[in-house]
Amino acid sequence: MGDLHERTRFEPAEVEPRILARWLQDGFVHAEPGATAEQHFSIAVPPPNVTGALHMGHALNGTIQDVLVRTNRMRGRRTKWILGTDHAGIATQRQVEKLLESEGTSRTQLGREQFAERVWEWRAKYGGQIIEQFKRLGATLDYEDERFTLDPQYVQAVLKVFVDLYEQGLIYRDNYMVNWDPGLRSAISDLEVEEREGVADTLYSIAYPLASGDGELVVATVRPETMLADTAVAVHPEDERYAHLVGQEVVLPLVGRRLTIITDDYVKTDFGTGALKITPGHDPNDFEIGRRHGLGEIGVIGEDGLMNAAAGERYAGLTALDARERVVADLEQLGAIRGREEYVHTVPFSQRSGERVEPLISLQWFMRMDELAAPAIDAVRFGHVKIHPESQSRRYVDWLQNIRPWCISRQLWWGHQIPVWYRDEETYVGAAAPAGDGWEQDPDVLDTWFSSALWPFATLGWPEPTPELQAFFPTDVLSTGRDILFLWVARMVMMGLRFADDIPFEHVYVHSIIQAPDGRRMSKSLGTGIDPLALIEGGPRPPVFTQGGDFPAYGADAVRFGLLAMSSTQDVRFSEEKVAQGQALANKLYNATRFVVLRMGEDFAGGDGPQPRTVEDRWILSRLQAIKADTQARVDGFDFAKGALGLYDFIYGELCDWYLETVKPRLADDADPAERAALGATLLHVLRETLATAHPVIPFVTEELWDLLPGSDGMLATGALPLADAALSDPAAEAAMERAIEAVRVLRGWRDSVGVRPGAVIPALLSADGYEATADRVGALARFAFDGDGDGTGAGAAEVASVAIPGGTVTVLESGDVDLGAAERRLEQRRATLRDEIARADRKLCNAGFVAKAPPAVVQAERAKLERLRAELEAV
RNA sequence: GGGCGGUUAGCUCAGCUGGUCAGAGCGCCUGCCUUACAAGCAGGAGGUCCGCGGUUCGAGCCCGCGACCGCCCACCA
Repeated sequence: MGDLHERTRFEPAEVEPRILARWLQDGFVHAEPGATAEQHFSIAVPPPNVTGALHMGHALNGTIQDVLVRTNRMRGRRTKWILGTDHAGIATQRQVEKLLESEGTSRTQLGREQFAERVWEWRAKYGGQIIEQFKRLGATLDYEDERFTLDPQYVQAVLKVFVDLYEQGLIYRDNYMVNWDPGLRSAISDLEVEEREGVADTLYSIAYPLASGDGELVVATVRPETMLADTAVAVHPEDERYAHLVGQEVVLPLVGRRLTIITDDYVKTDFGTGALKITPGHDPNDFEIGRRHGLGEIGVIGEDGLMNAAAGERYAGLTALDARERVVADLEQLGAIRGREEYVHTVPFSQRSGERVEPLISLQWFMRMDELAAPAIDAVRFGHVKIHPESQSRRYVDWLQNIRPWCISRQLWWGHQIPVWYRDEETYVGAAAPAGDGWEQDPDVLDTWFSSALWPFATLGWPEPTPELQAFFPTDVLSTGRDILFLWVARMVMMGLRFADDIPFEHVYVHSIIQAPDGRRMSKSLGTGIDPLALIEGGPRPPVFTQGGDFPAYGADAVRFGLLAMSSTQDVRFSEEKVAQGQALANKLYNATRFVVLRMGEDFAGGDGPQPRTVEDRWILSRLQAIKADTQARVDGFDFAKGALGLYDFIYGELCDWYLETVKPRLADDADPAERAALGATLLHVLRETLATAHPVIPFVTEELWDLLPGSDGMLATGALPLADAALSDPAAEAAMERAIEAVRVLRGWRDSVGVRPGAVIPALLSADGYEATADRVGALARFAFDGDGDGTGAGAAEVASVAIPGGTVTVLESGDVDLGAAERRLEQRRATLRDEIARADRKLCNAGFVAKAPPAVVQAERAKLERLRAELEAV
């Protein structure tokens, strides 16, 4: 660090890669199992998709987890942050399909095996990107032990769970109504369906003639094409309008099929005509009704989204939408359309492909969830798993209480192929293929979330009782965004309790979603995404920013600090200012350290701890205890924004603005060497502990500066987290310094308001209590000479103004630097505000209700305030 | 249709169990190259705490109604 003199700014681009290399080389990111459970701390990272690149959510979540991990590592615990990626069935398959398309080939041309090979190749080539990006953030994941949800051992865990659940009767195959994604040509789960509101459709009223020829029944529908699959018409059992028709039949127009008129409570009498066409094959509600009444189930829309043969020659092969037009036209011909109206409603879309979900009946694998949900509800109810913030646990419980079977099969090729084999009428379920010829494995794969649900224990070697599993499971914290509370978190709890015999984690922290600066969702396709790497290393600002140009290379510390500072328990907008604040903090810390190191020079050898000599020494040591305790409490309480901002306030406001400024004269070259050494010892102590306390939040700059301080051996990352020492708390010193600081502020404000030349030292007299130990500091910082002899113009000059400070007044003496007129105007302003405040306090105390009913302490405080104000008014 | 959260300085946000709580950062204005940091330092201006009622001696803070924004859940065709 020979260039400490020249380098006036902290350069993250130069420092961070160097520090990162040291961390990784040391290998502390990997922890071995220890003897007792309490020694361990573990977090399983939400496995990013192998296709993924680091986005803002990863960056925030990565920072949060790293703060927790670093904090606990520095507490001496064996800390493992489980690393790995998710095969992400659909997302990955589509990426590779796109690649194949560009090569002029396709998945089906290659065939299943070759396709899988191509995906593995792809993964080897691109799958590591996000992990490198996590490193750049400073995230101390266990890079030496990386997992993948398709590792052979992981696959075995998945298959075992499937087979066990099958044998326990919780997994079954059924022909059931599913959410069909025509774009993906696969079933998806309820959680992958997004109900889009405000979709404009037309509600058609269609007349179904009675088979008796004696009139007609009019039904309403937004999907006329599905009438081709109608198998009944339903009315409410108590609807008197139709009571006489129940049991009779109508003739389905265009088709000619006879449909019985049935009754079901589901039908609303006040909607439409009160008569509901029943299409069990293409509507989830009708499906339920159909099953209740034993109705036929006809499918007219195929898995390709096109009308099939059952729809009849005239419609087969059309898209559902085209079929709708033709059906309506044909009905019009028949004169069966009784009305149409604009109708705005909600419509299900696939979150995966963005296409409209087509409900249809399909043979799929399902998992019964109620039996798994009950213990998972209890785990949260009884506090074994604690969800932060609390409001999220209500969502969790509500969802689990209303849970429905989970469709776990996907018509994809990339994933865990379902371990079920068929031969004629035989079915075999097992982790390995059955003996004998002619068996054919089920072609489907499992929903990606099925394997993700095993993440916290399958990554540790389960079902084998490995030392890692013993040591690091259950994990301590699971940090995630709100969007996957059901998809992932709830399922991990269910699977952990069922298979690993324990909760998978003790705390769930649900962090903010960071929105774009304009409040929209961050998304690449909307152009609202902000790349964390662009913030760290500099890169173009996306169009959401009003300001153009590139981001400066803020550095990882700044991004970490900024993300924590803007985080909250609710959604927040991205704030570049907070990142800049983090950069400023890193720079400030660098310069403070640089200043001390350079000023102390050769004499900066340190010592065996602080050697407080003065009130400001005792004050900063006392404040240091407070910030240590506060920061750790914030981290443990998942209040990261307050933790980060608290560090900022301490370092900026207390350490730099006041302590270092106050102590400057004591660092002079001609100061008493012993005193100077004592100050050095105190400074070193304060700096070391400040760096250590801030390290989990801003690890790079603190690690770098740690190395700059004398006597630091070893890395800060593996050092000890300093604890608050009650013996160094000093309320008296804090009170004295608070008073001094306030006095300096008042005096500086006074100077400015009366236009005193900045450099001038103002002769004055101090008559106030509580400045015994701080008077000369106040004088130096505010540039007042309390001996009445400012610039040597001589004591005993006339009094020209008085300034109220806490505990008394400062009487300003005449000198060439004070403009008497300005001083008088200032004084008059002050008197006016004092009179206002006195009047207000007076009014309050004259209020009989206040004096009688407010707590005595409050009344007393108000009286004291009034007295203080009166005294000040008199004094000035 | 139900539920949850939000609305505080120009911007982004803090404000615990009602009583110096009207705050911070950024921006803005003024003045300073004061022997670390000009990406700095010092000082300053700026708010009917969404609206209307209510409870209370006293309300951003509690209650009711309303407005607007966001999110989650939901089987009215």
